[in-house]
Amino acid sequence: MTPPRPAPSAPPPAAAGPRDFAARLLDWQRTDGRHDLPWQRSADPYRIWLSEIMLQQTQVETVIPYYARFLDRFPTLADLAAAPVEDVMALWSGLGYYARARNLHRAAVAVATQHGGRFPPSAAAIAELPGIGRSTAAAIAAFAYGERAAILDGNVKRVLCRAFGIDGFPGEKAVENRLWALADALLPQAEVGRYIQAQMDLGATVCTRGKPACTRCPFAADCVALTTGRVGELPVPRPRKAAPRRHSRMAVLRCGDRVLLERRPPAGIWGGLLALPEIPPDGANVGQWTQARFGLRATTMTPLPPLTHVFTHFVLEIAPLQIEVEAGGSRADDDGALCWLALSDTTGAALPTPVRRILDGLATPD
DNA sequence: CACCCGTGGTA
DNA sequence: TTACCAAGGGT
Repeated sequence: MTPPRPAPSAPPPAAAGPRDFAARLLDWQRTDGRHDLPWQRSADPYRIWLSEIMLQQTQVETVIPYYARFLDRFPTLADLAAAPVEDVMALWSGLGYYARARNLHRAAVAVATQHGGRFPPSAAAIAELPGIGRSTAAAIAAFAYGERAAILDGNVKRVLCRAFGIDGFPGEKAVENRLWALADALLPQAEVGRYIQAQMDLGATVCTRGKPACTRCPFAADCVALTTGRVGELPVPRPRKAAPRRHSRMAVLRCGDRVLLERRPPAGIWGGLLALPEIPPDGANVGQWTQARFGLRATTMTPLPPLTHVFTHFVLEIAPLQIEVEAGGSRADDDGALCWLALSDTTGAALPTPVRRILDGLATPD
């Protein structure tokens, strides 16, 4: 009944990125994927489940010995459910994220008592168990039952962000939703288990975080990140927390055209450089501090323009205070760490950048 | 959404 | 040395 509609003038806005993604990935997996991992030999949902939990945030090489020991002690889900949780924890010891082990045991008990010992038959039902989220549930269902469900773990996020040029931090909700939708849309009609394994294999062995082996990648020709030179930028890393801010009052002790500098301790910030003495934060009376610390008598004090200096791990807000001192005052040089520097002689001195900037601003213009 | 969990590897 | 991350999920 529908009249022949004129073909749309433009094809659907096909997302940039590889075509036939799943088919090409499956082809690659056949020859270059991993086929001998210990948990790949079984279709037992229990063994698959255990491997997925152990592999959460944990690398394959780390998991392998734990996996073997665990199955040696608990060959079946019933064995696990019947064991005291302390025994489970003992076998998990050293693997980290111990809530995984507690949830594993809780889930085993739940399956044994509430599901008649039968592992839940679908991803949706599996996801109800403690310690199993959407991605892990999909992986178990795909491997064990061939259910057509997408996963979205670190490997898949990295591969999709690069291949399809997805911008934004993947931990952000909007980006994550987009990735789930993309993962769903790319899912093949069959061989979903092998496809999911292929995704993880590619992410773990080729499309790695540090130095991806793009020359061995089946999508090298049309990977958005590779063809636009953005492999190092995608996926976008977690935004860094704002650097903590610190405050420092610095004394510009001035006698004529000379300024008193203090050599910093060899370790730490500005180690070994000449810097302005720092006025103690709680120092109520700067004049007294000047007298006590340096044996100098202050005449006038003038706040200088503040400046901000950015370090890799914090931001230092500097409030310089110019303190004119009387000449000839004897000063106690504790350990030879103090010296006078002429403002006209700062060029070759070992000064931190903000100190140099302060002193440059002092140089008499006439 | 932010944060926590643990250990091992990497730049 | 430090930051960041790895087959995530719970709170």
